[in-house]
Amino acid sequence: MGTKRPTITDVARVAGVSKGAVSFALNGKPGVGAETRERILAVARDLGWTPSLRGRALSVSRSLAVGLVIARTPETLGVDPFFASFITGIETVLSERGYALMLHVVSDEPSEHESYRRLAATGRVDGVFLTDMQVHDLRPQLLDDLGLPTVVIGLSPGHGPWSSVYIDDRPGITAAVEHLVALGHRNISHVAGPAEFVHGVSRRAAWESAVTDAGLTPGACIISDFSAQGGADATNQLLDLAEPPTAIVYANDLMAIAGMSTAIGRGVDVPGQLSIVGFDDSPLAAYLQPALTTARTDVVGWGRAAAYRLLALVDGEKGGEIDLPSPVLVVRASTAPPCHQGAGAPLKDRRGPAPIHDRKKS
Amino acid sequence: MGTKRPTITDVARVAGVSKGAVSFALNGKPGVGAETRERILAVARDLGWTPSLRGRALSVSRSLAVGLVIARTPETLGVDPFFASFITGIETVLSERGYALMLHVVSDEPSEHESYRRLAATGRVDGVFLTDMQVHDLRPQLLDDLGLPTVVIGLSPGHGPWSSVYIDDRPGITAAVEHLVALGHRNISHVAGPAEFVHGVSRRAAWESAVTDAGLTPGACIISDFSAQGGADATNQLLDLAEPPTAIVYANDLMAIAGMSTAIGRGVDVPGQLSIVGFDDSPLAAYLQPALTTARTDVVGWGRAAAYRLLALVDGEKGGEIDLPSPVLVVRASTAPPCHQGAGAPLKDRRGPAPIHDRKKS
DNA sequence: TATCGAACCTAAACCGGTTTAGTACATACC
DNA sequence: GGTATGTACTAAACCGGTTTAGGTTCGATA
Repeated sequence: MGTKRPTITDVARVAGVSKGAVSFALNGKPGVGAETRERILAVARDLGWTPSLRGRALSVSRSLAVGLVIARTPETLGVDPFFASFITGIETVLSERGYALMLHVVSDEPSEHESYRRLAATGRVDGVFLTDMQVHDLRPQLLDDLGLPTVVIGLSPGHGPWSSVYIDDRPGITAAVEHLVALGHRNISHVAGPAEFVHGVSRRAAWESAVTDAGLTPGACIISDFSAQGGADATNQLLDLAEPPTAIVYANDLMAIAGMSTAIGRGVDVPGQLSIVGFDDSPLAAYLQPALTTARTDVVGWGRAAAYRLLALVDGEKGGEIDLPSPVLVVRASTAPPCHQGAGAPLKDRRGPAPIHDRKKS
Repeated sequence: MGTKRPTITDVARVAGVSKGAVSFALNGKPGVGAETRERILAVARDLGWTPSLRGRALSVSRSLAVGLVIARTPETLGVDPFFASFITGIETVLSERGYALMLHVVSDEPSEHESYRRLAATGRVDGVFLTDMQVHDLRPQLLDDLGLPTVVIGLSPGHGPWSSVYIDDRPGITAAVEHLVALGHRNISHVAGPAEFVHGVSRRAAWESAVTDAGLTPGACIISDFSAQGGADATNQLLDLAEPPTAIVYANDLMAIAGMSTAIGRGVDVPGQLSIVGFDDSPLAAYLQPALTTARTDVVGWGRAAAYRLLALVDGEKGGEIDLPSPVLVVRASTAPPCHQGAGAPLKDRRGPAPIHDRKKS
């Protein structure tokens, strides 16, 4: 009821010791006898005392919280399976260390920078995750200037002095292209993410080199925006070409799903006339018609690794590298051998981990 | 580099006043002359001083943060457009009031309760939002006991003494049923959410009474789980019936999308043989083939209203009711008149707000 | 037996703000 | 001219922890 939460002073008074002794007992530090320690802890338990994070945060000069700022509209955020998994992974680590996650969702880039400034200036967080990296991203420098420990998500090592946790998404694309080539496809297009995002350009580059490595000429590539609308538009453009591709690799599932629907809406048979590959393995992918072949990444593990890394950074350690599994191709029903026109004989897959052949459960 | 952030003491020293004066000046309180106030603020600006939230939080006995605990797996979370919009709405309000959002994603119910206990015991947040309400939900009572101000999301007023922000989802379902009836459907099924969730049962009840109100007998209803797998399974069950429905109303878009794909995969023409309606208006809905007819809710506004309400509660005000728009039906291509078998002549829509007839942009 | 060191514990400073009590001075009123 | 009323400001207490400096007590050692 009206009774306030007990404080360390209450515990000290009841246990007949000083505040300091209670603090020592609680944190398992030396300076208090075993018997006294027991007594203190018993009193704390009786009183239902848990140390106030506010008091603790002030005295240790830490917030015991880390931040994640997401600059996205609700539309792009709501259908992207990345953040849900990523945050879940982060949480598993944070919660066992008593840390919490401050989430900021902002609409545009200026407010994102402002958001970081505020987090730093007010000391609300001890560190931040940086996602959706751009090619010439100003944020790592900003956070450096602000003195906020930062873990960059998805920037390949060597791209700067920043601490980063990286999953190379290229093997996913490469496996997709090799799978398509093995099926006999010779005209493979790509619908890319925006050129300003690193995962936009890296996936595009992976597609291009995988196609080239297979001895083929890269088909058309449309630079889009990771959105459903963008995927639909790009697909229309590709199908309007004089020589439309027999397969399209999309940079994410959302564009792939919209693209597949667009193709079907135009009367194109998928996968008969057009094979489609996505990226992300959205929870929806397996339940579409046809079920979507796509590349799956261990995003939960990624989040976990990023959290370990950030907490290490906050504690002043360097934090070792963490090995994360490469994306793996999940083959479903949206890919098949091309039907007519210039399709070569199916080749066998030549390298890389074996793709998963997924059947819907039960 | 090594220079620490300035504190209020630094500002006071440089400005030649006391700490108290700086605090008064900053917070616009009386007790300091206009000229002195200017001088203090100028010094603060020069030094780049922003009050530390840690210090402030301790002295005002507030965290200046609120919490949102989500008990979901990454799979169900990643494709549900609700939380992205909801959090976006919350943020718009919080950020302008200097509050922040602590997000906890947990896996199961026990850890959710534990999560609330920790938030309360450590004083990390000043209040929480409660989502995914269950019919006999123990959490409001728990939070009451913990003394944590709470705003319940989606509990109709009168269902308890709790402060709640409510959008009645029933008009969305009602409009869907009326739309289908007007098209000539007579056998309308429902795929419901779990019976333990209030938005599962309320949508089901809305479907049942809307069908009854139209003078029809409710078709089969399958209680499912809001997941893609669940939607697919339920759809198979409905289509296996001796008299399969000519239209299915799903309790959310995810199940509707999976259900639509399942139907198409079985060779059922949508919307020729089967009309499909979802709920949520996922960003994907407009880009599917056929585009999904679904009910749209102003979730961003909902989040905004919930945040206003919670902050009012934290400040000790009661917080008035906030009017939120009802869900509105967005008619797209997945609904059409039934083709043969016992379909009545199309009726005209009789009441309710006119549904939106949505064309894909550009 | 005097001295040293370790073990145990307390008092007090400290983190960075807010807020209350109190002081100094000017103005207003009778 | 003395008292009442403000205004502008300072000093100090306070929020609830952590941490350092210091003080006892005790056993071990010289």
